[in-house]
Amino acid sequence: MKFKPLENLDEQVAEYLSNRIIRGQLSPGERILETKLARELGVSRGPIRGALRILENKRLVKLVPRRGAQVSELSVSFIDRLYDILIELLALATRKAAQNRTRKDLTQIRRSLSKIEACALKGDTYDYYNAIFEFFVVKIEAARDPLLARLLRDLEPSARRIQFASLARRKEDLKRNVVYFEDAVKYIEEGNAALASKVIREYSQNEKEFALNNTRTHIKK
Amino acid sequence: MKFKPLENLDEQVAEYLSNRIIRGQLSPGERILETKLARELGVSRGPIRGALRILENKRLVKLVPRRGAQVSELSVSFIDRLYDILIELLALATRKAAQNRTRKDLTQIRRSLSKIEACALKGDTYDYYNAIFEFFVVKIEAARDPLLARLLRDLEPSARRIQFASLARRKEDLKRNVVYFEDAVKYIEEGNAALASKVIREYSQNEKEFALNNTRTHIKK
DNA sequence: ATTTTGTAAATTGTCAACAGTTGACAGTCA
DNA sequence: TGACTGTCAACTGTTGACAATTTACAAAAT
Repeated sequence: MKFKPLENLDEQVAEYLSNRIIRGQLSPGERILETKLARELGVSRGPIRGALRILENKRLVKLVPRRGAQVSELSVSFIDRLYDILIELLALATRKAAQNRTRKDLTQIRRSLSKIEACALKGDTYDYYNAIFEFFVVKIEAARDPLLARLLRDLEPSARRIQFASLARRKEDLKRNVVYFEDAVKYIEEGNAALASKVIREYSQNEKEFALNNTRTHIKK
Repeated sequence: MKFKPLENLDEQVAEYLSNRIIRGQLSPGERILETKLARELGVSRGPIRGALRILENKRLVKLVPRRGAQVSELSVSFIDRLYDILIELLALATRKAAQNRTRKDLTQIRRSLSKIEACALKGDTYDYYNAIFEFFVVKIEAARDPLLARLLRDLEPSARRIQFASLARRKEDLKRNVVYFEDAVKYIEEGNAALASKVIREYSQNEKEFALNNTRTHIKK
């Protein structure tokens, strides 16, 4: 058993803020005041500053020297660009997963695929996305590439934020999407890196278009 | 004229440390002690901690809670993985640059190409790499994608570190490499995104192999 | 009206002190 | 020997105070 190093306050505060931003409880552009937040959470400003630096890496806040922190914007162009990058990196991760997966990875991937299928059937959009993220986490683990894993983990909160914002309108087409995952798993099992990454690329491209359409009509810019 | 926000001590310290790590004055695995560094630089530990968080994002240091910071390792597998990612992201940036470049971008790209050619002729390896990085910076600027730009800027120090470590053995084949850049510029001018990104992909793949060969024979692991 | 300037309040930057953890090492016990 | 355990010094974690900067706003000048 491998133990994760204990978190310090920096990371706990980061986790707290991250959740609030993803769920939209803190709106884009809103200022985050160190003093106020420190008072609210009952800690000093040191950990708050550490947390803000962590969130800066995850693109959840924007830090300007001497001017403080604000929740980063979620514009159409940002979504556009984020997905462009995710498409490439997820395709790369899928390729590597197809090449490096062990038998143990495959059972885990199968298991998380079942979870996606179950959520799609139930039409539970929130859990569906959780299952999807879990699927990607397992797959990235199988890719055996810690650098890529970290890059994707840093981008994940932004993706979650976008998807959280469009949850309400995502009821119908879940089952249609599941096919992508079923295909991807099939190709990963076969070790067919080219086809596996192609399928994920198509899936991500679709997600991008959904997110863009949804955002253009419901959110600003 | 757009003014860059004034740096605070966090960023100045990060800059200082970044240079020392890239130049190998701090060796991989070496611990960085907050107290000691603070004394050396004549600042308190606050800014040091800020700087360490910044360098963590750039993968130059590894931070473990309650155990402090150390200069991150530069193993063969890290180099391998870093280039895999750079290949994809630089190709993406090139594609976008070919699509979005303005006339003004083109003159800048031409100018930085000349610099590369001059350095290659003189055989000045150090300046050659600087010119290459400048070339990419200009190109990334032309891609009009701030998120991608930031991702690449965060990975740049690691690339510089690798290249700095192999500078001494990089004398002969500069001229051979210049052809890639000349081709890439040609395609970017023509707006041929597919070919431009293909050329850069090949170049990056070559660089990866050079770095790997060099590292395997001269550095540990 | 519009811009400029002056001032006070709010906010971030930096520091130094203290609290809590970790790692190394010597001493103890089988 | 070799595995535990207590102790201590060296760090990191966290805090609260003070300094420097920015912002908001009102008064003065154009």
